[in-house]
Amino acid sequence: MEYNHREIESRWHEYWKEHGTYKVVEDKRKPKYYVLDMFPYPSGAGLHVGHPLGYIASDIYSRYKRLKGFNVLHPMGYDAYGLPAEQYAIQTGQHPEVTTRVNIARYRSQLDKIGFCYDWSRELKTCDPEFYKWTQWAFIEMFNHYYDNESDKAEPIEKLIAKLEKSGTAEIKAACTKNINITAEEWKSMDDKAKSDLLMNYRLAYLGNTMVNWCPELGTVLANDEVSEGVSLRGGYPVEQKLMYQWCLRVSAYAQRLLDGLNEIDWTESLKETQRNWIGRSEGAEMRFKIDGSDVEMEIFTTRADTVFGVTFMVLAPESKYVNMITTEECKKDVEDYIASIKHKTERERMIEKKVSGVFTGAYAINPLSGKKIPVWVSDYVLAGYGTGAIMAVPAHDSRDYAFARHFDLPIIPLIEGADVSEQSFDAKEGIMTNSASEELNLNGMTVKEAIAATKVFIEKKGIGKVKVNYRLRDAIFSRQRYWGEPFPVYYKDGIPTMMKLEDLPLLLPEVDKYLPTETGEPPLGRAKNWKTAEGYPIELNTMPGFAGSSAYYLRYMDPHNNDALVSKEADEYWRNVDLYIGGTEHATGHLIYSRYWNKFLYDIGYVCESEPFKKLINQGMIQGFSSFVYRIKNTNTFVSYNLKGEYDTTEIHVDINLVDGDILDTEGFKAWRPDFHDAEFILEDGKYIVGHAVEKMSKSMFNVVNPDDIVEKYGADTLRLYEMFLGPLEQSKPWDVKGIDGVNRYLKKLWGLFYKGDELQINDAEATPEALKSLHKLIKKVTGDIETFSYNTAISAFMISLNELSQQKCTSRSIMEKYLIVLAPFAPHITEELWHAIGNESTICDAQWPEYNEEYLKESTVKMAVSFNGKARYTIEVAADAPNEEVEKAALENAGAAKWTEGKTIKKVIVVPGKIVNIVVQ
RNA sequence: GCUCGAAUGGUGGAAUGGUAGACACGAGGGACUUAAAAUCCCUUGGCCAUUGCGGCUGUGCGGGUUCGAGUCCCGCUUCGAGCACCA
Repeated sequence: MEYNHREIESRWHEYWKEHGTYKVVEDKRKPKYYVLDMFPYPSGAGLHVGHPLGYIASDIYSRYKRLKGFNVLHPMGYDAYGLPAEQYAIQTGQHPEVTTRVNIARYRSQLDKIGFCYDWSRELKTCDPEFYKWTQWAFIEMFNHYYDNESDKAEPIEKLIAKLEKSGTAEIKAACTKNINITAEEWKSMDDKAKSDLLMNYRLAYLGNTMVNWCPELGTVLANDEVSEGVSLRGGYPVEQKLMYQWCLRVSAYAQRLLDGLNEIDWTESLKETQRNWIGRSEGAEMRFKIDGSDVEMEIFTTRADTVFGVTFMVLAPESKYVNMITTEECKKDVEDYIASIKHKTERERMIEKKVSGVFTGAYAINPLSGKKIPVWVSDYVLAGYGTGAIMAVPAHDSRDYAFARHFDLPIIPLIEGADVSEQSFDAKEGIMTNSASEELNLNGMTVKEAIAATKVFIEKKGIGKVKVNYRLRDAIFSRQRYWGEPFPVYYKDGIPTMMKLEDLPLLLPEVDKYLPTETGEPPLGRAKNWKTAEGYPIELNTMPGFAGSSAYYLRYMDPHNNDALVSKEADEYWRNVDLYIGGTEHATGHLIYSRYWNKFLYDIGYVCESEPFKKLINQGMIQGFSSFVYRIKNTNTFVSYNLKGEYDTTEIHVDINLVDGDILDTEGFKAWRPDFHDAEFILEDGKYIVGHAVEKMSKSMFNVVNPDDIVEKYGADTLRLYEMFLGPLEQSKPWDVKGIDGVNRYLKKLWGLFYKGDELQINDAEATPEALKSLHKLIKKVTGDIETFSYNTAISAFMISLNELSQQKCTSRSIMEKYLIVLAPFAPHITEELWHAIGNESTICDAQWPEYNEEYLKESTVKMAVSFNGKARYTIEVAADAPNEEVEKAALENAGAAKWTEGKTIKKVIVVPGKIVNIVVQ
């Protein structure tokens, strides 16, 4: 019998499906283990070979844990809401639900072919009303809570209202958009609308006027993590800043806890660092500067309190509230002109220009330490959204202030001994302070660190400022002016945003005639008929962003069919949180922050029992595509071969990799590929057309997508699984390359060949030889260790080595081969299942028990050791493995003594590591 | 600019501070075959010697610690990732 992967794999797929082999139920007798993949967005292009990389890795781990006796939850689903389906709908008029359903079916069939052990009875789709009911529910809960900085958790908004009733804002210490001071009387005298508006300042889900990233091309706002370098991540369209009234999530309230939580979880250091950067905690001080001849006190934030003696001017952000308060009559026109000149520029334009610009307000502030008068300027290099939107400028020790000072010829006072500021500022936080003394405070002679601490103490004591921590993390903008997303369970009762009741959820996404904004510029939901409540109140027209549905999906898998809760208490207490999460780094500052925030909120309100959702996280690398290019001579239909293109003015064009064999283009196939290339002509070299190559992201538009189905068809799923894991370390990105795939395929054939000669099964009850036992136990030890550390590539090497040893020993022992199959089963589930039954087992191999290795079998009788003399010469001695150190040392010395090349030298010492290398030091 | 990570044969990549290059691909040679495919065996970092055993050199560069460094420390170079007028 030949190894026929098609027959074997389809047979077992059917068997597993029929027998519900991978269905999992809560079982208190077994320890739980939760393995999760980041669920895919079902795009029209289908899965490419990069997607399964992480899925295979998690599948191996799931199967391993199951063999180890764990009750393993390993589910899969779809992140089904998103822009591409909607863009496609706009172009074709086809309902996004239809395309999404088709794409999901395609994904499912592709996934099934690879033989994953998902429990499909728990499958979920974010666009399924049964699921998004709980996305809407969570939003309502966030609306009904605020963040209390005293209890350091989310609290019901009623608590805040009670405080307002009692004493106004006096006792409120809560995360808020801006500081508000009102009395209980003022609160009580407010009408409902005013109260609603005021509470928005505190709610975790709130409506706020915020600067948003507006993408005109996509017709929607985007979150910070959806924008990069001024363009949208999806599509690459320009993004501008716009003030809009939007739903937001007060993620910033959780900044410190999101930061602290990183210390409790097992993620890679680089990913934690990325999140730390994104959260951007900075410790500093808030200080007040009086304006000369006015009552206005300007508050600024600085991390360099020590440099306060070097402040030679102050700068306000153009949007700062202080601008109007302090600008003098004479300067008013200039300031207004300046603000107008920058207002029409987008963030992107400002970034590109990077030109120093600014204007003097005419006002002077008083340095609270030195008492000196310093001018106050306005410039767009100061951001309104960070700190207080105002800074004290220390040109000697801040490069931005330095550039500004040079441009406007403002004084520069160095404060650190030996710092040369004639060419550039000295930004480093090191050195000894100088020029920094007043009657009350003397920093001279201190290090920067000491001076920062001393200044903080001083300003607090004097009451001119306070120690303050700032975070870069901003609140998440939660509205999208789009169709294909969760509708907000919100209606407007006399203009007051009001939440729907839980029993009215889910609020279903309505039908619309077009997936475009209305003529009046309202979002697509504005086209829905009767989009109002039974009482006739209008319903919110925005929908939720992509990350809404993916923020708590891992909880739903625990209890996917529960109609009364996102997850029941029992299910949550059993499965708790994700033990192993595998996915790409691209979610580092998006999904992985939002999910942690969402989970912490649910934790605060007592809904889930763990404060972190993902205990261990591994980022699988990307499998990149290997693109091919042809070179068209400009304005012609003539293509020139790679090495000759230098002689022409050419355009690089992606060509389908299926038309390329190695470097050589199939020119006939190319002509037939696209109508516009039909009459293409070629300039060849050596009679061939050589293409160019590049490693790029795998994408439909670059014609470099490799479909896993083709690999499965040709080599089988087990080969694909082994090969993807054998490619290299899981975390590393690498271009897809089929060069080595024959190697792992050959290995599987050899394994098959050890079981079957022709149709005859070779396995019998022969007693295991010591060599075979040693080989097997070495393998078990290695593979167990490698799986635990996700070094799957070296584990596969170990299988190959072991198989070679066993086949050389002509091992036919059932007891050996059974265990070999069990440890291989997570990697290659189909072939192992087949052989497992072939040698007489009734139950499936995933119900077997992972074998423990026995050190007894691994013991060496002798150990070879290299003896070297200062690394100059070495030779090998052999000693008993369990020999005590002294004996090993003696053996080494005797052998060394026998060697001629020690003549005239005395042995100084011998270093012995039992079982390892012995080194002898000579003089 | 700041932060993090990486650099090893023709290629993908192995190496708790202990014989660098496991395993695999590719390449070269051979066996089987009328032939090809498949399969099997040998060689394969570089240089030198191959009528000897072998020798020298070698993990991006320069230093250091150590009996011993791909691995640890210091200083660079290059590449990748993240953040970025964040005061």
